[in-house]
Amino acid sequence: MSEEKLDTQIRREQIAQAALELVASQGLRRLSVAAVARRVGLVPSGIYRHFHSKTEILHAVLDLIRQRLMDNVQAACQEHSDPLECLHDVLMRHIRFIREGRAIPRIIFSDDFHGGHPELKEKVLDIFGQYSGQLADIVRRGQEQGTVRGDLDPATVAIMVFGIVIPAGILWHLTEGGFDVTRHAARAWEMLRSAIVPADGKQ
Amino acid sequence: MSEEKLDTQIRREQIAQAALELVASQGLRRLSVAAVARRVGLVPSGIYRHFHSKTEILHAVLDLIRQRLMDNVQAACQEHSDPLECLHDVLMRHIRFIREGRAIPRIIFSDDFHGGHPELKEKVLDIFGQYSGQLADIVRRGQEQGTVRGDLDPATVAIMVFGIVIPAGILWHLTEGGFDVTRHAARAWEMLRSAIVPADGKQ
DNA sequence: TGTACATCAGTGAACGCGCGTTCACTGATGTAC
DNA sequence: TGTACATCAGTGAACGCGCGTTCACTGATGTAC
Repeated sequence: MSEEKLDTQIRREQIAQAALELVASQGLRRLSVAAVARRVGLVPSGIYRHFHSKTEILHAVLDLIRQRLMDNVQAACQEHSDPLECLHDVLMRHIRFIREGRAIPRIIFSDDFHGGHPELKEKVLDIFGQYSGQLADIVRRGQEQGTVRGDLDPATVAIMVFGIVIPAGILWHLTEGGFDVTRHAARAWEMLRSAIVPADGKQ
Repeated sequence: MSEEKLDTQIRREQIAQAALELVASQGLRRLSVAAVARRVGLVPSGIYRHFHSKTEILHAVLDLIRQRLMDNVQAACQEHSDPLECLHDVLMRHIRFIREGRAIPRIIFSDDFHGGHPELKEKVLDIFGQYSGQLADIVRRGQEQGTVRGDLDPATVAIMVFGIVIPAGILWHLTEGGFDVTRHAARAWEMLRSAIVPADGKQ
């Protein structure tokens, strides 16, 4: 009994994972139920044993992305107690994501989500808010410790970190890997860092 | 004779403009030939008197966007001789674009372009490069005049300006106008500005 | 241990819809004489 | 100035394709007795 249920559970994970990979490599536009099915060794209609609709699969994909982003932040902050270093590590981890596949930027900023079912758009906004909220918390911690200028708006700083990551992802994608995201991130981070540390702090 | 040709010319402009507006208000995903036709008062097949394919329309839309962006830069630099102020003005003009309709960020970063015909993707990259090239030129001018730190990479600074504009556009879109793009741009610009002016310059 | 039955993941054919595109035809506009 | 003809924007019906989704059926797996 539990075995069968487990089976469906496994399938759901397989399918969501396969969908994520497909989006990463080929974009949301080309994500078809048939393609996902092929990837997990099923026939298209077989998918519907485990998901009610394509939209439900997309929800699962967003859940995967959310999970990954949250894991990233957590791992970065466990490794670095200093808020600035933690922020930097989150940035670098995100850059690594981009280099692995462009799934995250592609999904979050694709019309297919925004234009489709409003619940998906809401979920994307939710993830965006959660992620930037975490970054803002890190900034706030830095402000408490005096390593970040107290007069800055933490949310703005958080969004500026996105401002490094997002264009980098787009350019990486447009140039098909030709754009050096890592170098850009390093340079941009140096600039952002110099803007947010206290003027008198020399670090 | 010239009248007829003019007629087609006019139609082409009408159609491209209509397509741009549709993308702005509803996203690329929902841009259909039928919708464009309806907007200019034609029947779908009528479109094909003036464009060979939907892809050709998309090319025309990209041309429109390129034109607008270039006009923006030119106008900003004509009004402000100081490079920093010029950069700031370009930023604000772009923000105004976002507020008018989200066409530009939506198109440039949508899968529909990236995933579709490779020539479109190339064109998007081209526009991106042209635009950021212009911004980098402004930065370089600032460096020559001493109002921008000479050790910074102009291209990185240019992309950081996109880093203000792009996430702002996305959030504006996700929140359906709820996100205060203007305020974000002002705050982010202040931070970016403090990062790129010489440490000894007090301005 | 073996047989009968229920459950449920997987299959394959088919449907319906949206949409880009084609094509023969119409009718208005402009030109040639 | 008027008539005949050519041009070409616009029309409407139809086609073909991709794709999400449905549904009756199969066959393997696990459980009850």
